[in-house]
Amino acid sequence: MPRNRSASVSARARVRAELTGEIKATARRHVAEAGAASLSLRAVAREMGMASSALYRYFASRDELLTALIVDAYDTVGAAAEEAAATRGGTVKRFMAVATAIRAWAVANPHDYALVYGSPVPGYQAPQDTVPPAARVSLAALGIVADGVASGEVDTAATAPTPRAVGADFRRLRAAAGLDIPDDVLSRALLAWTTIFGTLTFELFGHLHRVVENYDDYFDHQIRRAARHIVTGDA
Amino acid sequence: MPRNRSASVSARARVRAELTGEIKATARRHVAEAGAASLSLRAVAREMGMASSALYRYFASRDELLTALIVDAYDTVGAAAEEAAATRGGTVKRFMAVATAIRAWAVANPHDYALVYGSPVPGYQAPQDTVPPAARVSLAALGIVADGVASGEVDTAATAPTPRAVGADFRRLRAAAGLDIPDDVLSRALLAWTTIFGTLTFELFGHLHRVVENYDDYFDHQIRRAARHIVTGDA
DNA sequence: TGTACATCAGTGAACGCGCGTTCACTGATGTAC
DNA sequence: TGTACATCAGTGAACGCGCGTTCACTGATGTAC
Repeated sequence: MPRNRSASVSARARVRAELTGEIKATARRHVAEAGAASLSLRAVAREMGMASSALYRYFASRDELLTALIVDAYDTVGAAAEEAAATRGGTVKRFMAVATAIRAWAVANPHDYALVYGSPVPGYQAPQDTVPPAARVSLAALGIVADGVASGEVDTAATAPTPRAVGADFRRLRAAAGLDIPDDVLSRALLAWTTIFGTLTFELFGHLHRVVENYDDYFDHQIRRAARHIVTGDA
Repeated sequence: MPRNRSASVSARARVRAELTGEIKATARRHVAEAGAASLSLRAVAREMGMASSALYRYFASRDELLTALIVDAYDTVGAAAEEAAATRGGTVKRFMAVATAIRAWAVANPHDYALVYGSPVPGYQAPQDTVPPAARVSLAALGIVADGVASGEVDTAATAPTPRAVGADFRRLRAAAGLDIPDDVLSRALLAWTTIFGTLTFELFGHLHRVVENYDDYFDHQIRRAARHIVTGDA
């Protein structure tokens, strides 16, 4: 009875998936309250009304649970960025859509932001599983720039010579990403890209406290400048 | 015997200052190894061969010790930035000197960098004592830009209209810092400023792993572009 | 359809360890006269 | 200079609490025939 068999297998599997999700959700709340460094399996189990040892049926260790949270965070922001990148329009408009989507995610989930873009968790080594989810969000943004280059919208006349060592890094990046973006444009793209996270880090970690009040407008103004700069290059 | 009195007072005081420094140094090493969240008074005391209760003669609580570490970190990077700002030369040269000094400090003391520019320590509220030390490094950089404006080197013809809300924030910042920098220049200065920390955060927290290899040249190239942009403005 | 067996989820006790903070105390150093 | 007293640094035990992980186990669910 293959129908029966698969039905019952998936019944068990469904319960398993649900509980796995519930564990992650609880752990995520705990990280939000106490930080990743003090995520505790016992506290998660306690809140769920289970024995702490039961969690080991779902995650082999505390670090594995942490990895799952990190992968989820990267995937969430990556999906949001990819969706925003599908916006129709010019390079600046699309880049701003991605930047805005990233910020919306970060502001709504500041602890997920801190988890993946804040200080590394001491003693935790991110496994290779986190690399592809982490790359999604960057690739969405760089893809927009590559489109702008292909359409001719982006000015590709280099204005600053690229140092040899930087050029080597850029070549490797182009190859890894499979994107055709000339050195000087890539430099500008990375500048704008970095500014998104620099600005968000300053906002969310309190470094603009008592300096900026209207974060929405500040972010938009600053990133738009950087995005325009990708397209036009220097004077 | 005022001479005697002050001599003996300062003998005790000297020992006290020395031990205070030793406690901070030990704590700093622990933060480097295990992260700020798990800084433990007991572990510090253990390493120093003291009873853990003895530390309470020097710091009223774990958080007060953490604050001392944060203030020290800000003061160290602030002093380095101020010294670099004293470099003679044009705006770009001086700005790069400050940026390079900040990076040198960060690379040499990555855990201090994470402590002050990474994720906030959960449950820890930075007291007001940290504000002036934190401001030093920013003021050093903005002072250079103000000098460039005063000397006429920096192009002050605004190219992008500043949104009303952003203008209000900029006015407040000008007043607080006591610096005369027009809106559009301030926007560019903050962009460059933010890029320094965005780039450092990416470097130190591993987000450029397998992308950039020569971090020195990458940092210089990217920040130099942003610094030049402060001076020239947009096309 | 019914039964024997295998798999799986969850338990609770245990191991060995950590923490911040308080408190009454001892002994040394510094102060006032 | 000498002595009585006050201040200060440091101790060690205690309070009440936390943690990750392992292990032998029970009982329920799923599988093969």
